[in-house]
Order: sequence, then structure tokens, then C-alpha cells
Amino acid sequence: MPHSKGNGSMVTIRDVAKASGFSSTTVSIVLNDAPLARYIPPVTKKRIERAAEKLGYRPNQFARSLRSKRSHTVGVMVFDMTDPYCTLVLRGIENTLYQASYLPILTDVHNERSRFEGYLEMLLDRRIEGLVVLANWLFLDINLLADLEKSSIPTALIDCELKGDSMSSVIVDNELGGYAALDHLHSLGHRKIAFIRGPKTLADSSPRWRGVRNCAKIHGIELNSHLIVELPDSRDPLSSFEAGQKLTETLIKQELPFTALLAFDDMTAFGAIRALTNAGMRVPEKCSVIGFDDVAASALCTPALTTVRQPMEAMGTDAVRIVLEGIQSVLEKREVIAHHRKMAPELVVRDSTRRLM
Amino acid sequence: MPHSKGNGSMVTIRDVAKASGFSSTTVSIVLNDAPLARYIPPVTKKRIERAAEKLGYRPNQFARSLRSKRSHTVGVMVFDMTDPYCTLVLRGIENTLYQASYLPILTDVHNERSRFEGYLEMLLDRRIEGLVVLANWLFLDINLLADLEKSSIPTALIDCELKGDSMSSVIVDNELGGYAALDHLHSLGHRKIAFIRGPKTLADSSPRWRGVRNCAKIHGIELNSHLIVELPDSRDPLSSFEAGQKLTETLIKQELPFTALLAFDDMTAFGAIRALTNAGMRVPEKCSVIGFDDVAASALCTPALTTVRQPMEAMGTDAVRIVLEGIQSVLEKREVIAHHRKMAPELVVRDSTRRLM
DNA sequence: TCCCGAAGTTCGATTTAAATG
DNA sequence: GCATTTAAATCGAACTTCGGG
Repeated sequence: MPHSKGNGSMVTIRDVAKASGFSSTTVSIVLNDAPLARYIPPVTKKRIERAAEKLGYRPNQFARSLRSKRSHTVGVMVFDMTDPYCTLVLRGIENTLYQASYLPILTDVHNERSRFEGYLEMLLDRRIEGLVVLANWLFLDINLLADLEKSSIPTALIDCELKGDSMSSVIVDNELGGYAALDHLHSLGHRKIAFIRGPKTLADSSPRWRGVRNCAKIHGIELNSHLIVELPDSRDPLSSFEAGQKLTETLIKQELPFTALLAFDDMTAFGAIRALTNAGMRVPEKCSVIGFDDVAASALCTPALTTVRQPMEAMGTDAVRIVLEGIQSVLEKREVIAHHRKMAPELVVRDSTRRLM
Repeated sequence: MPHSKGNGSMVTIRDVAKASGFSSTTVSIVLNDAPLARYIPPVTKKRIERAAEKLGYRPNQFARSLRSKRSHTVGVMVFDMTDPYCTLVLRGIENTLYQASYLPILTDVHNERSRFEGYLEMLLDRRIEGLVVLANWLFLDINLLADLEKSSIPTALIDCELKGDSMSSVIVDNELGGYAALDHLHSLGHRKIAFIRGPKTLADSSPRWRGVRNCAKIHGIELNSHLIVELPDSRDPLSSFEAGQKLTETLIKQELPFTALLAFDDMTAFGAIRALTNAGMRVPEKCSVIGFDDVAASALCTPALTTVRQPMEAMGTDAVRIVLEGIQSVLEKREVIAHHRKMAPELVVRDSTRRLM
């Protein structure tokens, strides 16, 4: 493998030209297989390719980008890497970009506005060709989006519903998921069910709850308002564990009996399980628990958590596909059209729910 | 905020020159506060800065990089994003890079050799100034490293011990950690202890086990070879959960009593807990379990896992610091010196271990 | 006109050398 | 010589134009 020389000295296209005995123009044409390459005889091509190979020539991306105005780079903006939700989405993003020979620049906003702005400028300066935003805990703000829109870079938001034709979005169908969760508990015979709803400010909360209510209505399940509590607003993923635990403790103290608990998400469910277990209400023997997301930990803990899975990797993949298509449109000077995908969740039955005896 | 115009048209340094009435040379000098800026009167500076501001001038990074040969970019290579170990390390990496105004290009090797090579070339082509490799499940291969070494880019490996002066390394002190784990169980009164060792090919395994043996020797703990099993080789983080479960089942079937289990890492511990619970050996009542790493899930599951924490975020931070220092050395044409850090782990006592009654 | 190849311009910023008063 | 400013060269690749056979 005759490769780069390793020392700092770079071999340029002119070196290849000299070594092969042709001009740099010809070298460029051959090595890029440009349209004009049709006219160049195989012998010449061979000679040039051989020379390039021998010298370990690698085109300078800076020069190339300067000329072509392309960076082959996509920005990835996450609002909180620490959220276990991110991992699989990122994998989907990375994988799809790799297949298209794009490289991701990863930024983590830490849920801070200043950081968002700082990173956005940096990314724009690098002339990213597309942007994927994983807005799992987005402090939704019109101004931010406005700033983004005028950049005219194909953008897809994951986990943040929005209409409009300037940016695409990929979300899970929360309503379907909420429905599926309650339907599962109901099918196991549970009737006295406690609920931990999502925080008001989170966009996911209300459609998910709508699904729950729909299901309740259809099956004639009575929703006891004393058994319905709500997560406080917060930007910290860990806080939903703690809040889940605390809220469940208050639920238990009421001494209103319930045989199952539907948690807003997996983190909340983990907190609930902790509280239930501490109170001697074993899961699932005394109380079934269902979550939402299917975070990695859900399959790992004992009992394994029954939950409604978001197709996270697929969501990452889809977001990138949309962005890639947008990039293509920009290149061909077509209009970039926004897509709004709502992906179906999937009920994953494990050991934290059980038929009511 | 008079900002970029948003449409594709870019404003160049020449536009600023024209608008301010000076040459692009002067504009460059002023805007970069170059040495020559000393001679330029404040009035001129003001005029130029104002013009740049008004036009929303942002220097073209491609052109800048082409000239300066700098990318202000660091490559981050992960062997498997899916490994929960990554999250916090990545956060440390990202945070430290951000503070130094560097941007990370994230690549996930998926434990595949071809992908490693493909990504390495892409990163080199982008002229990354430094490289951080998170080699949590590295199929250690001399050739790979050799390829990397000759690139002469400041590099730090996390979680992969190595000597030599070409690359830096940051690892946890496995021996200390192994010692601490057993010491904890011993201090709780456990004497009949089962062990799940790490796979042979993993560099962490043997020092960690050495620490365990040291501790056993010092405290006179008898290591029953029938209670010692070993994880098979694998590159899949999930597999250590499954293997942990299976191995624990065989351990249980032997009917050799044990009151505690020391697992190679947290994933293994989760598998062990599953098996123990299924067999009716409640944790921690019937059997204490201790892990290693302190992955996010460890604090979430019930009972919360007692474990030996790796300072993951700090390890990411340190690796970047080392790389950044290396970049500085390269800039100043000094020799890049490799550092080898071994960080102290920390025992985190939670609910999966309990005093033997 | 078709084929092959080269000279020269361009991308946008930095920097050296030099020109003004 | 000094303060102030700038023309011109440079970085490396890609593209446009042109010439010779």
C-alpha cells in the first residue's frame, strides 16, 4: 500500500503532473473522471493514475471545497447528549451519512441558548451542507428557528413536530403510542391505572395523552383524576427519573389502589419502579409498569421494562435521507421541499407488565 | 443583529474593502488583529469593522484553511457508539473541544476494520489537526496503529493501554478498580464470592483481575476456581449482558453456594442480576452484585447497581487536552510528547450490595 | 469537426514586499 | 526611517478557453 508520506509534505496535483509528464489540467480531469475524460486515451489515464498512486496523492479538500463550494459535511446538533435517547438516533444518522460519504460534525447544545447560537455560527462558517437537529428537549423558541431558516440549509428536526415548508421534521406518532400503551394494560385486565403525564411544555406530552384518552374512551376505562399526575418542566433527562420516583411516592401515599402505572417515558418508569419497589409493591407482581421510548437500559434492568419503542435508529436514518435529498435539490437548483414524517411506534412487551390475576 | 444575508450570496473580504474604502489587505490585517495592525490608526479600524459588521461579513473557512493549512477540527473515532460507555466520554470530548473552539468530526467504526480504514482516510483528507480514539472494544491490531502513527497527527487513545511515544493514552486504573470491588464485598462480610472475568482479548481484563487477586491475597480470601467464569470474546456490548446471564445460570446450577458476585462490568452485572432474580436469588438479599464502569443504567435500575466508576467525562476531557497540547506543539514545531494517563476509579456504593447477615 | 492536451483564470483569504507621504 | 496602506504572490484544485493535429 504505497500511501501518504506521513511527514508533513503534501503532494499536489502539480507533482503528479510533473511525475506523469502531463499538465495538471489533464491530471485533474482524469482523477475526477470529469466529462472531458472521455477523450483521454487509456494509456494516458493509466500513466496518470500510476503516478498519483506512487506519490500517494490526496487532493486537498480545502482547495477543492473553495472551488466547488461544497464541504461534504453535515452538522448534527443535539440538545443533550446525556439523554440515553440520543445514542441510537446518532447511530442512524452516522450510518446513513457514511453511506453517502458525508461526515458529521457533532455539536451538543447542553440545552443552553448561548451554546446553540455559538455552535450554529460555527457550523454555518464551516459551510455545512445540511443540518440534523435532535431536539429532544428543545426549549422551543421561534427566534432560534428563524435564525436557522434564513440560513437556507436543508434541515431536519427530530422529535420536534412542526409544520411549514422551511424545515423538515421526523417524529414518532405519539398518539398511536399512547393508545398502544394503555391498550396493552387494558388487555392484561388492568382497570385501576395510575398515569404520569409528560410536562406541559414538551410537545410530545399532549398527543401522547390524547392517545391515552382515546383508548380509555373506546374501552370504557375510567380515568381517575386522583391517579393522574404530571411531570414538572425540566431540561434534565435525569430529572424525569427523580420526578417519576417522587410522583409515584405521592401516588402511593394516597392509598387509592391501582394495579398498573403508565409512565410518560422510560426514565419516568424507572423512577416509578424504584418508588414502587421501595414501598413493597413489587413489579410486576403488585403493579405493572409501562414506559415509552425503549431506551437501552429498558432491556437491561430487571424486570425488563415493557415499553412503547420509538424507532430511533430509523428516525435518524430518515432525517438524514431527507436532508440529503434537500442537498441534492440545492445542487440542482430545485426547490427544497420539506417532509414531515410521523413514524409508527412499536409495543415491546417485556417483564414489567403482567396479567391481572 | 445584522447578520448573514441568508441567501446564497456571500460577502467577501473584497466587498468589505470596497465598502470601507480600504484594500482587502488592510481589512484582513484589521479583522484578524494581525501584528501589522499596530500601525493602523483606530479610525481606520473602526471604519473597517463597521463595514464588516454592516455587511455581515464572515470569512470563508475554506480559503482560510487553504492558506493557513489549519482546519480547527479534531477527529473523534468511536468503535461502537451503541456502547453505553461512550455517552459520557463523548460529552467530555465535545465540551473540551468547544471551549477551545474546535469542532469534532464524529465517526463510528462499528467494530469493522474496513470502516476504520475508510474513516481514517476521510479524516486525514479533511486535515484533522488531532484525533481522539475511543477504543472500548478495539480489536487491537498493530497495522491499524502503524497506519495511524505515520500520519503524525497528535492522537490519544481512550481505554486502550499502550506504551510508546507516538500516541497518548488515557485509561482507568483497572488494577485499583478490581481491588476496590473485591475489597468492598469483603468489607461487607462476603467470603464465598463468584467472579465473572473479562474476555481474554480485552486489555482491561487482566489488570482488573490482578487487582482482584491482590485484594484476595491481602485479605486471605479464598478464590474458588469453580466460582470463576470468563466472558467469551465478542465485539458486541450487548453480548456481555447475555453472556453474563448465561454464565450466572451455569454458576447457579453448580449448587456451590456464593453470597456475592463480582462482574467484569456493568453490562455483565445486569445479566447476572437477571439470572439471579430468575432463579429466585433476590439481589441484594440473597446475593450481592457489583459491576464496573458506572454506566447510566446503573443508577436507574432497581436495585441500583453498586459499581466501580470510571471517570468517563474526565477521561474524554483529558484525552482532548493532551491532543490540544499536541496540536500546539506541532504549530510551534516542537516535538509532540505522548502522555499516558491512568485515572483513578471510584467505588460507588448503591443498593445491589449488602452486608452479609 | 473530432480528439488530446495545456495555459490561464478563478475560488477567498493571508502575507510578503513594496510604495506612498 | 517611520507610519500607513496596498499591489501582487500564494495556497491547491477545477474549469474555461484555446491551439495543434
